[in-house]
Amino acid sequence: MKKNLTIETLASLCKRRGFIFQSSELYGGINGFWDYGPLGCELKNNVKAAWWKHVVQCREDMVGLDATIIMHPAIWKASGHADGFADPMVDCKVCRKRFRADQLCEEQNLELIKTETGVALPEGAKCPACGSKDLTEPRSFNLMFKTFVGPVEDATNQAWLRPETAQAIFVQFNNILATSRQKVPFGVAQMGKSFRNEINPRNYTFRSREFEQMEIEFFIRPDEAVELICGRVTTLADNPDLTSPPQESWGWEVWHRYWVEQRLAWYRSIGLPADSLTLYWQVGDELAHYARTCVDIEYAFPFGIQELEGIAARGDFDLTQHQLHSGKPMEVFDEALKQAADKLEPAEREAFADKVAAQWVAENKSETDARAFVGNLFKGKYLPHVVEPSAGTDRLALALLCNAYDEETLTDDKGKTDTRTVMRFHPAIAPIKLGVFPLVKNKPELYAKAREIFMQLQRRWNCFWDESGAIGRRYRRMDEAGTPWCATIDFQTLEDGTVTLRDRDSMQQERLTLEELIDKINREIT
RNA sequence: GCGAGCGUAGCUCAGUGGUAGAGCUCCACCUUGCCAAGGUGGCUGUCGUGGGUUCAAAUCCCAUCGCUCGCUCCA
Repeated sequence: MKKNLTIETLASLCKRRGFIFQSSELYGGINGFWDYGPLGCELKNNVKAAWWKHVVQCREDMVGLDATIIMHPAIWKASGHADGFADPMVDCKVCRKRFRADQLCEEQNLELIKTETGVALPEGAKCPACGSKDLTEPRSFNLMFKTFVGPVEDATNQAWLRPETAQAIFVQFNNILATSRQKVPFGVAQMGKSFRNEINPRNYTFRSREFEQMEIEFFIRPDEAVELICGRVTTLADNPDLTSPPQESWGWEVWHRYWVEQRLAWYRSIGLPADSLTLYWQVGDELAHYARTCVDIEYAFPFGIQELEGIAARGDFDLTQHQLHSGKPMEVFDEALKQAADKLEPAEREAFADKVAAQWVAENKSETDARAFVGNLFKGKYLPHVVEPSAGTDRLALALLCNAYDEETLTDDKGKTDTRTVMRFHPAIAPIKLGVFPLVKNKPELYAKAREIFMQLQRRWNCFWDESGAIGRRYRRMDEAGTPWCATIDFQTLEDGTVTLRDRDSMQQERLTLEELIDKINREIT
């Protein structure tokens, strides 16, 4: 196992074998955009299909959505992206370092000046690195791509390409609830392209300007509703079994941790070893103001340990924002909650309301809001809270490529050594499942039999036909493509129908009938 | 966007002012009874792009695009 892989080595193989090309390369390329070649698009499609199957099709409590990339611009006002996604930056003209204007002011106890066009630095602001006061004016970098809907390019027609897929799930929440026959707790999954005009795309495909996401919004009851229904709220302190089916008494903390475990289990199932993944719990300032907690699942890339997926508990922030901005109610009616509340005596209700109010006040929230919230709960109504597992598809594809890459030194009978490059993909995501070769190509019956078998197997999985060069060379070519098995048709095939199946990782061979081969591969790729 | 480095064949790279090269890959045919590099033949570049200096530019200068690193960012 050779694991001092550089990203350059990987990029070279990716181009040579057709996994990833630079976008628009013919015209000199375009920064931050990448294309997936013949092998790469198979890999990525397999990853997406595996994710969809795992989070939507194999679950009763998840449904899907495929929303548009361009949506009503008001959505990005409500979500905070239109304002919050633009970080004003200043550069120090002396030491050439760059800072976020808001952070710089905060550190120096200064107030950032709001102007008509943006922000300005107050008197006395200086460079945190060298102390110079020779700073540029703050310049805004809005990370959203701007476009225009319709023929006229004016402000009223301006729209944005979505910077994340998730907002559409909130925006369509009422429609999904009305049509999917789901009840809270349940989730909505979506995958698709997102766009961010990154200041500086880096690290191969890792930070791209056009990228693909696989996102889930999993809607849960507020803990107070759980308490009314179940009489208690299961927290992490109760040490719940997270591998069991979800329980009605789970509070948000448990749901959040459950999804972390679900996601880790899935990464393992497609071949990322547990020890290549780390969990990073965001703390303090790193947490967005609306997030209760957020865990990053990180992978050890050649250029450093970097995030694959963030799993945030976002409370009811997003639905609240959209309810506020759209003026449309986004609350759900929960029959079980209504029934539980109806059973309470007036004194019990009052005690519950007092308890919640006290909690909210302790968290610096308004008592009036708390009492309104509880009043709604007693009617069976609330805004669902949400756990958001949000993964980067291209980042995952890159991690899988890095993880698969291996170089092996082999020594032949004569003591000569050579290096075998092999992409050890999990069979479930391997771009090609099976190479099919005639042992030799100048024997017509053998060739015809091999073609017949290839045509038959190709209907089942993505297969690759190769008749050129020595058999060993053909095996090695498939190793670089990450094909887990190769079937070779030889003279014995003509007699008894068996083929040689060669295993990519062990290089071992076994003779199998076609039925045995089909069973084996079907077993391994699911 | 700012600073630094880099850009020659599909890949890895040599070539520092005078007719563009090597290895591997790839393709065709032969050979090949199971782990690459045996034979014969073949394709591939306006040296990232555009402009300038020069009798002459891959080579020197300017601009631009792309890549890498740092600032920054985080799906």
